[in-house]
Amino acid sequence: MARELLGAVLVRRTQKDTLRARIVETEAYVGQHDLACHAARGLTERTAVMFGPPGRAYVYLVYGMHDMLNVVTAGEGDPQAVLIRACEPHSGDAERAGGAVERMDGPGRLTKALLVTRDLNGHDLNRPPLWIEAGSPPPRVEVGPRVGVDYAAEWADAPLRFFDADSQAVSRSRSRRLSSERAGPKANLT
DNA sequence: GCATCGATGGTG
DNA sequence: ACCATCGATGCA
Repeated sequence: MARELLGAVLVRRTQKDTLRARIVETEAYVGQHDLACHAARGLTERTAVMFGPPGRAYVYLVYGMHDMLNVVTAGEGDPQAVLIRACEPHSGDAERAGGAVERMDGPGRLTKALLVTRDLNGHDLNRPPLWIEAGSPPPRVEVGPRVGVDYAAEWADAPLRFFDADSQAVSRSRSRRLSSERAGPKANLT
């Protein structure tokens, strides 16, 4: 599902207008046995939505300041979810806004731009004010370890992060890695 | 470009 | 006492 969601379009309707964002980066959290998944510690008030039916939004707060948006993906009692980490603002929105559209290249920036907060936790993503429409899949998808889950023991390195290899909006931890790769060897020891 | 740090609040 | 983060800062 994390892979499938790449290229799909997240739509957010507010009082003022309707914003569209193409999903370019996701992470899978694959259930109770996944030590990076919040549900690894069982059913709690926070994680309850993940244990419910698929197609709902799981929205929670990290670091005291950022709301994270996830899509619940598995069946009831099987707590799996996909974190939406980055989007590209729809080109039409940029035109209507006169060019100035907030960046969505990170899970926190994305929710801020789309005005997604915890009051949408549990929301059914098949209807307004927040839903997902089909799009076109990226031609090249890259896979890697998830961000910020070093504590998750053998799950820390699992290749569960998916991103559009050609998107400029993929979140920051990747550009750091790519740029250091591009830089090549630090010195030529002759 | 890269490393480091502080803000800030819910969770268990 | 942790954190599925971000922006600012300092240095190269």
